[in-house]
Amino acid sequence: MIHGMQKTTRPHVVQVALKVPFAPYLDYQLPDEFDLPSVGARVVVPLGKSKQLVGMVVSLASSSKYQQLKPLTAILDSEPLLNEAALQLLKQAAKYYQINLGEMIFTALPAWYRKTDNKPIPIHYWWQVQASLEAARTALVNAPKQLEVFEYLYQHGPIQSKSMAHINPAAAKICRQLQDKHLITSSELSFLATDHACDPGFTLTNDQANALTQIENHQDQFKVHLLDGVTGSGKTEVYIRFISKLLGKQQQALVLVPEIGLTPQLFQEISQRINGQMAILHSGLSAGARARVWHHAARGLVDVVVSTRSGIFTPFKNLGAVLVDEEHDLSYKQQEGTRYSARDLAVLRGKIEKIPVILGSATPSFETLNHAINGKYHWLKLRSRTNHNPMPSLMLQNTQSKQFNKGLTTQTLGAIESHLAENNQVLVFLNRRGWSHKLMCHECSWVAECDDCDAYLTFHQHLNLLKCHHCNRRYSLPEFCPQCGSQKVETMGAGTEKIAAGLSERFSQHQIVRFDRDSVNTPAAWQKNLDIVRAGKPCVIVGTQMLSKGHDFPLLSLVVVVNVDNSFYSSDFRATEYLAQLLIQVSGRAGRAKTKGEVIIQTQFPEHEFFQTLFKHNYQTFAQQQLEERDAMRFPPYTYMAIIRAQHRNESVLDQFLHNMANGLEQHEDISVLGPLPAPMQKRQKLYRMQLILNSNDRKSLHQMIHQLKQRNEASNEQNIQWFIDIDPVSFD
DNA sequence: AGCACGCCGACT
DNA sequence: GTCGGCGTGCTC
Repeated sequence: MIHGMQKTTRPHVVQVALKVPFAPYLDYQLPDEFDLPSVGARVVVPLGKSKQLVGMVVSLASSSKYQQLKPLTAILDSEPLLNEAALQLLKQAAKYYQINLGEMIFTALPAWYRKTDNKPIPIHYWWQVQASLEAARTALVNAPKQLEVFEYLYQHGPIQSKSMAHINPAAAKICRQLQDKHLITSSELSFLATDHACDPGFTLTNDQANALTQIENHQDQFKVHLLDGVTGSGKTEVYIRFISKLLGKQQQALVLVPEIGLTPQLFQEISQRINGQMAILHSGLSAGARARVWHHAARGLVDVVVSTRSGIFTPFKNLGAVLVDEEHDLSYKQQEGTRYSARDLAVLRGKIEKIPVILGSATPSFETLNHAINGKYHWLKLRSRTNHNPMPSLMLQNTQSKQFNKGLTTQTLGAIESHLAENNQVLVFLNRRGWSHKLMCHECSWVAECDDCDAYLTFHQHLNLLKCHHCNRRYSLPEFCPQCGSQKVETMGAGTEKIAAGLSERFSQHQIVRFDRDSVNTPAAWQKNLDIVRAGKPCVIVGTQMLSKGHDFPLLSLVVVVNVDNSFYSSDFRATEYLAQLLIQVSGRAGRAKTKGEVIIQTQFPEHEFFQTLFKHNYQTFAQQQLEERDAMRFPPYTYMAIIRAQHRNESVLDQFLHNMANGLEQHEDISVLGPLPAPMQKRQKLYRMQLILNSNDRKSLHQMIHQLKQRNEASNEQNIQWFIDIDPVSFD
């Protein structure tokens, strides 16, 4: 009887989200002999003629508008993999970014969970020292190789043995030997347990103490705090103390960082100061490792997760706060496939879980700053530096009519020389790799361009060829100008390769360390370069964007920034915001040495209002002034933006497609439709690229309009043109 | 997105 | 005569 009752009352339609773009979920029939699956559990379902897919139960229903439902094949999880809050976040994110729920879920889910064979999640080991340096030195007098590995671990651990391959190829074996001697221990996977946290007994500055109190006054409720602190003001210390408080209440913390390279750093810093289980999570980890972090976080077995953007979706048993470090960083926005902003989702998550969210930055994004100004976010300012070092001094080096040597002015070279002479390190920062930016004929001004893209070719000296940085196509070097036959074809502008070569010539007695995608393409290469710099000898570091954030070089006293001028020609209304953030961040790198830091910016426009406002005053003044302009021009953050981007090999077909799309939109007083416009780089990899920009005073109306547009165009998918919607775009290329 | 079905050109 | 090109349309 009871059995019969269950049959009639229990829902027998299971709504399953799958990684398919055409529906948020599909309905399946629950066979009588199956247990009722939990919402948030994975199942296997048939699709089409022969496919069996892993899907996620998003809801249960008693009926379906489809008559002939296929039955579930299997239920994979008896316990839900996603709890209510995690699923809620994904549902709302899918809605906001106009992506099917299934696609949202499956971009969030570690790939390991898409497999059906439930093999145990593989285990990796992380090593950390257990004994003191002195003890190890005594124990290892006759084992120099082991001591070397120990010392490395002492400085850089916890770390996986494969990341020490550059120290010793047999590092894994040596680690096991050290473990046998009880000098080091291993912990599972990307986890680390500490029970001997040290308290360096820092006295908080008034700003820090105040910020901490304010944050602590808002525990267990949704509240966004902007921790607005200049470099060296001790944001991390505030994070750590707050996290400790959370752990004391058995709550967990999620810490987001912009890049993989920064995860070990913050991970280590926090791990030295708290007692608890920590985990690291980023795309460099194996699928199994990521799954294990999820598994443990969901069960409350880990206290702190330090993660890059995809970690925002990690399910937690008892999450107490989300912290977003360097919140202005563009890496938080996923730029391909499923486009979302992890920073914005952190705020959404805080709202869903009713917990505080802390956004930290020395240069807050204008979006965040605006919320702080209008009181929506709680604005906590850290204005004094904990080390009391003075701010670096700044010099704008006019590049017009100055003598150059491979990209640097004689004055700049002189400054580098004197900093090296004082045993300090120098950073030359520029966002251009390769030897030169373009190859040009001095007779007829022909410039080498890519056949497939609207872009100049970059000369790479060590390869002796021209490369397109947008499609990676390579070209051999022409011996004479293809247009006029002249042999006066020369390289123009400087890239990291040329600057580094020039510096090597000039400062041959010092090491020149180059960080760019060409010279640092593996984690080992990264580590090797970092080790050279950390060794502390005076040297010149030449690097691109990848150096602008995070890594602390304590001996750096001079930062030279080359080639910032194209930001002034950019069509992106946020170009100066990004430049200001970059300059402040990079300058901050110079302030940690004992010698007073110095920053040199090489520019053609030293008198530009941009520099005057930013450096005669400060970032906040600059931002407030720019915000007024944004408001007057009706741009974000005062309006809401979405872009429809499309590409096709035929320019007129593309134009027509977007025209039709634009014409299909109803007039709306709050929404302006701009375009179709060619994208800043009109052609890329043989495809023409155009866009439609929607700008609105009202987020709801914009959302509705896009929803309409999506439905209408999905039905009549014309001539297989690739297109997608980017909500809250942060870049126009 | 995949993947099958389908109707036209050059090949052992 | 078949192999295979990728245009069209469907997946609960």
